[in-house]
Amino acid sequence: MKKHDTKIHIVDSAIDLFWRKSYHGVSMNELSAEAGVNKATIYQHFASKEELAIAAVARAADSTTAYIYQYSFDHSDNPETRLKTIFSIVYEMHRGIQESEGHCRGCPFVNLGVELSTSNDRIRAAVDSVFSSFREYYAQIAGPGAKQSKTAASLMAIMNGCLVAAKIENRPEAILDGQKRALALLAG
Amino acid sequence: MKKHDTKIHIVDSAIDLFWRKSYHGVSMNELSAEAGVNKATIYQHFASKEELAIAAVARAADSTTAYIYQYSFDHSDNPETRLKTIFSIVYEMHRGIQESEGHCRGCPFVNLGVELSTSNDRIRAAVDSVFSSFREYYAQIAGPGAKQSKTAASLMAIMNGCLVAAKIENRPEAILDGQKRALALLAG
Amino acid sequence: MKKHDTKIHIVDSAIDLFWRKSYHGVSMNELSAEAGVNKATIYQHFASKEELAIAAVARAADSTTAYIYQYSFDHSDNPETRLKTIFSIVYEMHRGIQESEGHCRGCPFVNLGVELSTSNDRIRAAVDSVFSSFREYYAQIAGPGAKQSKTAASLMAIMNGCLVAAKIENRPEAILDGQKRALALLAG
Amino acid sequence: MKKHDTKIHIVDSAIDLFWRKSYHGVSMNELSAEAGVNKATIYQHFASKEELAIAAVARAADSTTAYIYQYSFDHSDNPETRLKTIFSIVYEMHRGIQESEGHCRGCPFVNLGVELSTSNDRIRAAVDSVFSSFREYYAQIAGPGAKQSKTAASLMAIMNGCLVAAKIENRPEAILDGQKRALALLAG
DNA sequence: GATGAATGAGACTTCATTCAT
DNA sequence: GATGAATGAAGTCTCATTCAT
Repeated sequence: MKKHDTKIHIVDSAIDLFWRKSYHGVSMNELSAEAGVNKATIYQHFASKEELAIAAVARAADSTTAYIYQYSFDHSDNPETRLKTIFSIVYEMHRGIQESEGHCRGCPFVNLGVELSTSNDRIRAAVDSVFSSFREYYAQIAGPGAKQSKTAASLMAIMNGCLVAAKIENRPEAILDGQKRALALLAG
Repeated sequence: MKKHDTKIHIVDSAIDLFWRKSYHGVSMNELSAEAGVNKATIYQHFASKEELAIAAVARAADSTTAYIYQYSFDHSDNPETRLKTIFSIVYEMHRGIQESEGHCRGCPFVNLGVELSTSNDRIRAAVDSVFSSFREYYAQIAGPGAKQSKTAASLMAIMNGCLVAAKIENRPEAILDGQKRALALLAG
Repeated sequence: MKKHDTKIHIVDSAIDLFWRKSYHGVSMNELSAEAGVNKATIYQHFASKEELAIAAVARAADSTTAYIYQYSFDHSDNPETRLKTIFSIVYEMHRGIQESEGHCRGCPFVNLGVELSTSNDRIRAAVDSVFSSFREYYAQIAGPGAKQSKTAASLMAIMNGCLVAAKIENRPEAILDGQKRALALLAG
Repeated sequence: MKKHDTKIHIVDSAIDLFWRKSYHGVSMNELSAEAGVNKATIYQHFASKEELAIAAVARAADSTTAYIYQYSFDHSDNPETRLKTIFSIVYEMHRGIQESEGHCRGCPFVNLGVELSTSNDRIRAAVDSVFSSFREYYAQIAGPGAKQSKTAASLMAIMNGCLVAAKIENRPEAILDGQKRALALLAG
């Protein structure tokens, strides 16, 4: 395996495991096994579990941006379509996961943020900053106007709220409910 | 300490600690120290940490019902006032906590649900059922009609969404934003 | 095993192992195996390896005082005899150890002090204070007079110096050389 | 950096670190960082940490011989002056170190010997042999006569004893006490 | 009902060392 | 000769849980 690949591979494994099992629910042992590298190798690339989590948040944000937000923006100029697409992708992903794993994973950023915000401010800030970047997409969807930023925040709250519901109710359809709410909000 | 008191005291300590530091973030050691009882005493009342968490969820639901939902219903018959009161109480509580602890704790039920739903179905179900009971209050606020249950679900999603935001942004005012959104939704 | 015994037994094992193999040369695993208790049991009695070492220093000081210094004082009133006895006991002990283990362990206090003084000030201070208490015996041997404290310090330096030599040369007889030097110094 | 320089530079770093922090208190990581070379480079020059320590002992012995013993012999023919100079240099060095680092490092050879003699006979022997070579200087100072070798051993025991005291008491002046003792022994 | 003491398993992290380039 | 990357073993310490009193 090439140099750079190892580090990325570790982060990718971390993204997956943290998403599936929470931060404290995953051990460095499990992490190294999943990544197929020695535990010490992880520590050669990341100073601590915390640091790995922060890297995971950053990389997952890039993926999410590319495959969900930017993707939906690239496929349409219409705000409603864009919004609809975003929720649809999230829903399809969750439906698939729920079918294969029996659980809804929820939002990887909300999961980490909710678990750790009171005890680890660096991770809290990392997640917070990710949401800031996502919010810009919602702002564009909301379009210019006095209520732009409020609408953007509302749309994101709807997304986070329905992902929490989907996870706790173990019901991916909660995301479709959120989609309707979001579209209704946008419609005005 | 009276017999029954000990058990309740343990649960109360658990509610507080789990809320402050998450499930995996609290050890049985810390739990027993906070409760001021021996660790073995906890195991005399609860078969496991999981069982204690489930009891904590149940008791916290009772408190929340009494001090937030039922309280707001007892103080007014007006749906808008009731909704407003609910968010106000939650906000005030978070403002105080944020001031004294430096963090927003978020919603105790969402916290546990999001942390554990994929790995512990009993706790997931317990949290799920708590939200079901809360939803009835929102349904009453929504009033009868075709959209009653959808509106109730929306109001609860708004509450959960804004509590997640408050925690991750460490900004209690996110709850006031949620309040406005909820009132707007209700207004129609 | 009775309550109190466990803690003492752990300390006794620690004294022996630290003396034989140095502080960093002994792991908590080895320590627990030697004591015949679980690793976690050690941590129920001592907050850390450092704390255990400090307890070991204190208890070893008590033993040394009783079996060497106080013993020699109880057996004679004559300063020279007392001094001679102290070195003789130390020598016999080292001769026996060297015979059975192939090495001279040296002084348990010097060993820890020399290994750790630059990196752990609490252990340094603990060892320092032990030597202060030993110095009082040498002061009594030196007898009153202007040079009492200097003589006491010299006698102790001789003891420590010859124990270092015995260890590094792996030659218990270096202690007998020290004995001669000490007696000569006392004689005038 | 020239070929030969690298190896010497590594040893010099090792001398400094082992002296400051003991053998087990220094990792190969720290060693390579201090030397400014890759860890693998160290292993290209030395088969193991042990081997590096042995090289460090040898090179430190050369330095000590040159800058302390030979220096004092080059500066005077008088035994007392020579002895006085040796202790003075050691004292000044320790005073400076204690001032800048807050600790007394003690004797680099005693440190390693005391830490490792029971567990590593090669290092013990290396240190032992260094002391043998130092003893010849003390023998020359003691001058010819029946007691020459005994006096030499005594002078060295005084040096080692007072360096141990200086380290454990964190008091460089203990070396001046040793100086007085040594001069008195020589005089009398 | 309550406790001090004990424990097997596992947590995160670092060790000295080696490999491929 | 030098290095970045990788590793098995071991480090200190904590986990949830149980036992004897």
